[in-house]
Amino acid sequence: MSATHFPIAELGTELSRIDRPLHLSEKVWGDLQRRIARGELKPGDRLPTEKALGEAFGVSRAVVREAIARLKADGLIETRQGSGAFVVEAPKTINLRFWKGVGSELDELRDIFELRAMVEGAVAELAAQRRDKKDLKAMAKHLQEMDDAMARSADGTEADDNFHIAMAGATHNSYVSRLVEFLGRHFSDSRKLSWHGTRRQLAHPQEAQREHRALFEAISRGNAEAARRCALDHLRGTAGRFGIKLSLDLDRDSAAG
Amino acid sequence: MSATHFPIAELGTELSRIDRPLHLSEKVWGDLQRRIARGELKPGDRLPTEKALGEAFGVSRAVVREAIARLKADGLIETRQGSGAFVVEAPKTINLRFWKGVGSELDELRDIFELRAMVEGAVAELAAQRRDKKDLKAMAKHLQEMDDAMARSADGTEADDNFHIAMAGATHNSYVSRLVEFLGRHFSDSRKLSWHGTRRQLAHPQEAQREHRALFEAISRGNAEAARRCALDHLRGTAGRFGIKLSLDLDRDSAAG
DNA sequence: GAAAGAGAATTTGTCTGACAATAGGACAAC
DNA sequence: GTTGTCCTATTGTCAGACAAATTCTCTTTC
Repeated sequence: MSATHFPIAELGTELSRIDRPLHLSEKVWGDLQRRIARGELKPGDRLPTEKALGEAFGVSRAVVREAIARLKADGLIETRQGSGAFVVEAPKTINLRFWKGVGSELDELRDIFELRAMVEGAVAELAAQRRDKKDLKAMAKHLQEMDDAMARSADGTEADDNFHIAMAGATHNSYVSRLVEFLGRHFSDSRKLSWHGTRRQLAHPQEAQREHRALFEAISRGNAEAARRCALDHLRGTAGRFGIKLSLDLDRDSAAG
Repeated sequence: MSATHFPIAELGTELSRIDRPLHLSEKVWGDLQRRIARGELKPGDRLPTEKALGEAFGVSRAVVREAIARLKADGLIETRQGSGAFVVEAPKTINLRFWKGVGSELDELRDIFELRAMVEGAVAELAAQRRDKKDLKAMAKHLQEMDDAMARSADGTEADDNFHIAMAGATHNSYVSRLVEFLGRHFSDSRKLSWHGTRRQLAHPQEAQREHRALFEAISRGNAEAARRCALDHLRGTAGRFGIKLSLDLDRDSAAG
């Protein structure tokens, strides 16, 4: 129903997406999805029959079925032949979905950097307190891989990502690991997106590597506060190499002083 | 009216669910999905036409369309009227999926609490630095709702969740907001799960409310360090009320000292 | 020869009507 | 009270048709 209205003035820079009228099945899907989200349709409730929905929306049954297929794929409802369609009681999974390319690329990248800094600052602290030999070994391995890549002037982004994931693993909290992996992947994709698919090496890899080393050593020593500072420095540094200035102020000293 | 309570459980594991034959559209979906996963259909490739797919699989076009609708919902392909269906170049969405009920409930809840503490500690800091009048008003509103709920001995969990979401909104970073909302929802679900679906009030709501107040005031004053401490205290307190002891040590003083 | 435009062919989107397969309730038989 | 059968409602599948959008082709024009 209510589509998001774009300020005309901004259309100049946002020519990418024409506001095409949504297909019927998408409208129906959106309506039902909102009703479920708002609680008008509660878990366990049966949806109206496809025939009834079709008449209510003024569309054919095929359109309704397509919308319902999508709701099924989303895990919001399940259908039973001969019985009906039901809102699922308790979804077995819960998804966090980040849309890419919806806003300005730079704003998006800045926000994601900021979130990463917030999370990975705390991750570094916890990793410093909990790391064991295996964790340090894994981190060292990816550090070495980055060195190798640099020596060959090859692409070290994957090793970079893996280093961050290994650090998260040192928290021994699987949720933390999965979140960091998720954010890293999202960032990688955004990076590719903003460079139009061209595979690029890291900018100033030596600098990044120096930051990684400092972070690794702080975690090694078990110095949580230093690890946190190193992680924040690194994220800020990485952002800077992308031309992004983080207006983030999470340093203990400055915030406390 | 006496429902015949039959202890299904006693029949044990001998009764496994009959595996019904998959519906046609699910088979077609699975086949196409595998082909994409295996790289037989690469990003940018065009799928055969719906007619051709129907003939190849020996099913009607309606079935093919349903399978394709699901692939679209999965974000694997996109269709263009008059042109065809294409494997997406780079998925526009990326999902973080948390499985519920896989491990021990208590471990799971502890990990989720720990993650929330890490994230919301940083969120509180940033919120204290960036909040505007509107943000404070929103937070105050949910605080009031909790008061009202307490006065009526009603369930204040929703207002509680909303307070945390409002705090995240004060960071003015949409990614942060969505993450906090996601974690809160996951926690709410786990809470319901561990109580077997019974709707329960918060334990010791006065205590929680006192912590909320302190957190709110710290953010109000713009005291980032205090806000962080309050957020951590609150999360620790909430965890404690669930019988969970967080072995998390992210307090600045203790870590630095 | 190259660019532009009209028209045909192709492909997805939607509609309609029909039948098959399954589920659930009503009802009679035991 | 239980069991078996029938009837009905509902989803799953099929077939054919037209609408809407895109792509290709051929013609026209410069």
